[in-house]
Amino acid sequence: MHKEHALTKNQQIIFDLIDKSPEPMKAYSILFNVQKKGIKAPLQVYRALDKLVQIGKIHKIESRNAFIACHNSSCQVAKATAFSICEICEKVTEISSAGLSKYLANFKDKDGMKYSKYNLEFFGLCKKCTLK
Amino acid sequence: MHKEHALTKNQQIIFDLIDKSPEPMKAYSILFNVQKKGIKAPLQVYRALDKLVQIGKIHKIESRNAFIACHNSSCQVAKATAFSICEICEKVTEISSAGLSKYLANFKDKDGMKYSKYNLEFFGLCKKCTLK
DNA sequence: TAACATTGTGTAATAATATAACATTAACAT
DNA sequence: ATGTTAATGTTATATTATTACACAATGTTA
Ligand SMILES: [Zn+2]
Ligand SMILES: [Zn+2]
Ligand SMILES: [Zn+2]
Ligand SMILES: [Zn+2]
Repeated sequence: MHKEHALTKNQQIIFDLIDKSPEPMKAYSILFNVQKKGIKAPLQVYRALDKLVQIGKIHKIESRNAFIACHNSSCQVAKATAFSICEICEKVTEISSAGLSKYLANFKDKDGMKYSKYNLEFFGLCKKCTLK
Repeated sequence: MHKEHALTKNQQIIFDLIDKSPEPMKAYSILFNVQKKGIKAPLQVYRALDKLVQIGKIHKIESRNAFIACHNSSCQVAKATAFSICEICEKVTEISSAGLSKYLANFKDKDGMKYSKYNLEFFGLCKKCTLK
């Protein structure tokens, strides 16, 4: 049997933490939360994060230096991500839109270049904050 | 007469440096380069950068923590940016495509939310690196 | 199995990126 | 001139991320 991506102990601990979190987590907040499980150093966290990003289990929200679990199985193949970020409450939601991903995957720049990999961050107000 | 956005001395020094640079510049590299002009502390650089980003004269490449001058006058109004980034040589190009900006500005998520502000980073190989 | 290569781990030190706090000054509008 | 806002200068500190090195676990191939 071919295990797709069996996570190591550290990777699993850190993935579980991020996956349970309702909001993106920062590396040092992750570190603080897993110290009781024996992960003591920043590098141990960053190594697990790198791997998890690489295999598509989590994404990095670049503008926030934070990490969120992927809930969109298609991302695990294409490294093409899109998020909406609320500028007031910082709520982050992964956007899963076939139309959008199709448009961006097929987008050609001036030189005719296509890009299968991209990261898109939309900023605005979430529903809750719009009503306030 | 109403000056739109007259830059202050520090802002001008830092903008000129970034504008002349063929590649995105990082904050501490900027700091190093302007020390001879009397800008001695990180905060002086970050304050100018914040302002320049805010008024649309430069953009931050979030995935690289670097800053690039805007060469697309329309960005100065809408905080809506798109870049292509070469994964080998790190060349960054601002994409100016009416079609793309229209598509993204009109994009609605599941909840019908629109986002006038966004940042898009495409990753791939530039022309040069494709040929190698 | 044995040998090798690849990947992950643990630990310490350090680099790179960014902000807080405070006092002061310049620019601008009543 | 007075009050207000924005910018500055300076010091210290917080936050984010990597380098370097020794070692262990895992997987592949002979
Ligand atoms: Zn995803
Ligand atoms: Zn919100
Ligand atoms: Zn621009
Ligand atoms: Zn290139």
